[in-house]
Amino acid sequence: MTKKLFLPPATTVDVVIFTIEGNDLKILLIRRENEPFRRQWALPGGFLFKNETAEQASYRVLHKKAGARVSYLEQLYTFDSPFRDPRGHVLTIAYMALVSHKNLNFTKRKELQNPTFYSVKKIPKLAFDHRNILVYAIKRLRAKLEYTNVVLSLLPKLFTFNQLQKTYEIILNRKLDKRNFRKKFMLLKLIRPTLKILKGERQRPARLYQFISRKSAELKKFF
Amino acid sequence: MTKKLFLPPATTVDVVIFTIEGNDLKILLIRRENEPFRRQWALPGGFLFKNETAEQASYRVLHKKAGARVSYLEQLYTFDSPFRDPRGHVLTIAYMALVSHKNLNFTKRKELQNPTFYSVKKIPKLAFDHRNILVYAIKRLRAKLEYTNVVLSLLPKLFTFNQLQKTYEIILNRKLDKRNFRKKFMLLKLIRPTLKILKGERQRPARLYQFISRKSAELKKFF
DNA sequence: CCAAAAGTGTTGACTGTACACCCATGT
DNA sequence: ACATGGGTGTACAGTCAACACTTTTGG
Repeated sequence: MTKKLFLPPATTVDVVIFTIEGNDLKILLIRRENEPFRRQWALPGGFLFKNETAEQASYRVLHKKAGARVSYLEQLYTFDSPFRDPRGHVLTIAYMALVSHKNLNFTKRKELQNPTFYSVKKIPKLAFDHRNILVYAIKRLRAKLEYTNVVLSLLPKLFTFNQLQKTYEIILNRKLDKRNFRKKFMLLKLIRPTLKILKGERQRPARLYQFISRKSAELKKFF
Repeated sequence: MTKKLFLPPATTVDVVIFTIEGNDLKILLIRRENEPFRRQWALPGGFLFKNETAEQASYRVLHKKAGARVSYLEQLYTFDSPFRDPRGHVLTIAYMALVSHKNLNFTKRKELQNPTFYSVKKIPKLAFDHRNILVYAIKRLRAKLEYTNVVLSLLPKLFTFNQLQKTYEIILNRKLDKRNFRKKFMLLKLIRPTLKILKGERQRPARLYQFISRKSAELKKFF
């Protein structure tokens, strides 16, 4: 076995960018232009610049690939198998980002590797070990929903109870009881009703709510 | 700002090695022999060898520094501030390891940087950002206790209910009710009584239990 | 008037917590 | 005999899950 110190693996970041669109949880994928895995779909990512933190690199990737104003970014896990990249030993620090669909300033530009949101239910074959990263990210997101207030990063500032509940249902992939959901969520004291009413839909108007604080919070008990 | 691709940070691993000894949760520290932070206490760690995974490097470090047969190893988080190491940009992938005190083959050898177990209540000043890593590790360990069966890695094969409960109490740093603890733990169906009895102490002999499976398990509800 | 989502309480099951005494052994 | 941890059950409180109907608007 060849052992040699100070020959570090190359370091990249890859970012799983989640958003809710329609009735789906979606992630952003780009189409690779270069080898390896040319023309395959992949998570947006890239090599670390000199003296750049992985978090800074993630923001850079997000901005460049998705034009997204991110409201939440979290490190997930470092994937470091020496065989995950055919070019050699390249480790990646995986992040997940949450973006309210309203905050996306997103143009599907061919010259930018054709960034496209895919429903997590219909993910194409991905380059590298990106499917593993995605699976890990979804698991983390589901877990975080249940004991933190991360959901606020996927919602607009003002939202109806129905939107809130839908977001939970879409991510957890199961129906929740309307009355129990409202009761529990109100007890958490995370959101408050505003005086505003959402009219103009073809049903009874709904009260709009907002988060009391937009700081991240961990809760003892939740769902 | 100087930006340059393909100039990766150096990569290390650092391992928080937990064990229970006496009535304390302890971690292994070594005394640095070289600069930077010469003669300060630090977590055992080291640079990745060529084509070595971080997990392999962690096992190597464990074996060399602690002579420990590790029953549990888990990646925690990657710390990557460019300023955490005065020599330059060195990122570290932090791991935590759990070792049953019985499995330690541990000699406090001066020539091996004087490895010493310290109670987490009395940690000296640590090199680099190792205190942050330790704080993170303790938080993760406490969380994992409550929804997995990791505790098995800190116990001998056969143990009394009292040892089991003590282990929880020491790590969570609070007293638990004896009757409720026994009731809940038995309902989990993780352990079974053996026919063996621990005699020779100066009290009523205690039944010895064992884990039904030593594979890691996640539980819906726990503590 | 019809369709669609908004909004609202009660009950029974279950889970968690608090709490005190006798037992078997070694010294 | 006494000190030490071993071992056991009950009752109350709090939380969770199941469940259906009326309201308000737009079309």
